[in-house]
Amino acid sequence: MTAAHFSRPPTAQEAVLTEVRRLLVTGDLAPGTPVRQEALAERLGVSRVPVREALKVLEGEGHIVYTAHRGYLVAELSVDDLVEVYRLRDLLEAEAIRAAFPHLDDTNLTAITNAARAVDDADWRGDLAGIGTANRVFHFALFDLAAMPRLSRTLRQLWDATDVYRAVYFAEARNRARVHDEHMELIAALHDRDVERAIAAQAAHRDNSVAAVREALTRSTPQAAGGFDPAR
Amino acid sequence: MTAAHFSRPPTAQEAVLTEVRRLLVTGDLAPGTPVRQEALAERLGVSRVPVREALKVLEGEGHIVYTAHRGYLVAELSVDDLVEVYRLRDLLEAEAIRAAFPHLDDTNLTAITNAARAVDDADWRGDLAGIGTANRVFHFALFDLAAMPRLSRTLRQLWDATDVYRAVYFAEARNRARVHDEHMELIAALHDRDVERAIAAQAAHRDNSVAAVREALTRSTPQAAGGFDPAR
DNA sequence: GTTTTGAATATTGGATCCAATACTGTTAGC
DNA sequence: GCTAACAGTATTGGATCCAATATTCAAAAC
Repeated sequence: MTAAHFSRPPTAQEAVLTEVRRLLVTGDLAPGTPVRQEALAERLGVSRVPVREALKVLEGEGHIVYTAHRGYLVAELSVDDLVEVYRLRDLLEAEAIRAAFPHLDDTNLTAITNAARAVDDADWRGDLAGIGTANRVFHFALFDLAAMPRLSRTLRQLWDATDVYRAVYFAEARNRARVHDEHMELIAALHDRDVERAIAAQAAHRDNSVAAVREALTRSTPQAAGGFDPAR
Repeated sequence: MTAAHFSRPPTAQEAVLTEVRRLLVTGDLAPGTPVRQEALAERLGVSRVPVREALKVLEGEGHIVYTAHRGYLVAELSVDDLVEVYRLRDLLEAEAIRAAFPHLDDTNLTAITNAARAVDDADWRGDLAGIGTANRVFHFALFDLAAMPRLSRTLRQLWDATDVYRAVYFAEARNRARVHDEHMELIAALHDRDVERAIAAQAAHRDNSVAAVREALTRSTPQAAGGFDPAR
């Protein structure tokens, strides 16, 4: 029996990658702010080399933008971007759900239901970050059933693009309650094996959140939160 | 007047990136073969650092796969992958064409027509690599009209995934003739401002090429072409 | 003959150092 | 007062070196 669960990242770049992703999601690295290699490296106790490689991955995924000799900036989302992201999610999530249905059985339906419960648990605990991750686990438990890796990957990228702004959505109790209800509706549709209803539920769920993100976006320029600021 | 057009890459990593992309498209770096950092660095006259950063970008884009301490392999396409790629192209290209139509005017229709002519020119010249790039310019001249950058980017990634195999398609004169006819049909649909016909033309065009790629894929395991082999 | 151990080799991962470029603030010129 | 040249600083880009890990292959144990 191996102790595979305790596996710390085998490379420093992976550790950096994980940490920077966290900083991006939590908003410690706010959109528009420069990402300083030295500051990140020092904070994580590594040299700049693994930092640079991790940043390249994030560049390839579109989370940060790069200019030669000027470095990296956290990608900013324009309203046009947001509209595009949600249009693409509309198309691709519908496809994912459609493709997932033939693979839907009692086992993975239970898993999905448990994932929804985990969202609620994080809510009870008042763990905002936990809600975000649990919410994603819930939705991708369904999407990944489609067994279409590229589709899953693309969807994850689209989700990532708005994650920075989604935090504000979960901050309001009213939104959290609505999310709970919408998750229940989606699960009910899955129980009834009703594809179109599931797709509609997902679409409604998505449309409700886009409004919140759009508002967060148009509201005055985002500022770096109080925490660590690798910009300086 | 500046000589901006002659701008060589401002960084070595970009030069490496360009070159590796070329190697991937031409098949010099065949699917499944390892990508050796040292060999690439030596060939391009740089150290391993910019090579590693370029490879990270390609990893982020899914062109090569990475395992810690074992390095990079050129991503292989399974038949399942291929089916997925074309299903996603089906969805996304239809969306791109739909979104492009409102922006379609005489100016960019002329540009698209010229791009189609460039494909034929490359054909007359017997320039197989030229056909591939001109073909892509033609199709993305239309897709990019949608003014949906993420959609364009995703489509490019999907095209990239099969580019390695598409070379064999253009190798046959019969296929090249068919491509010409299909391009003409697509342009005719654009001229008539007939969205559905354009989408159908694109779908037929795509379906014809997928069969060829599928065959190339199922045919015995791909081997590295005669050229440079960075695998050793 | 098969499996296992271990040393030698190949390859990748990371740290440090130096070079190249961009940015900032100051001063000189008008 | 405004602009332009310039020096100093900050930051990124790249090369070299060493460490860590994986692979290979031969020899020993069973």
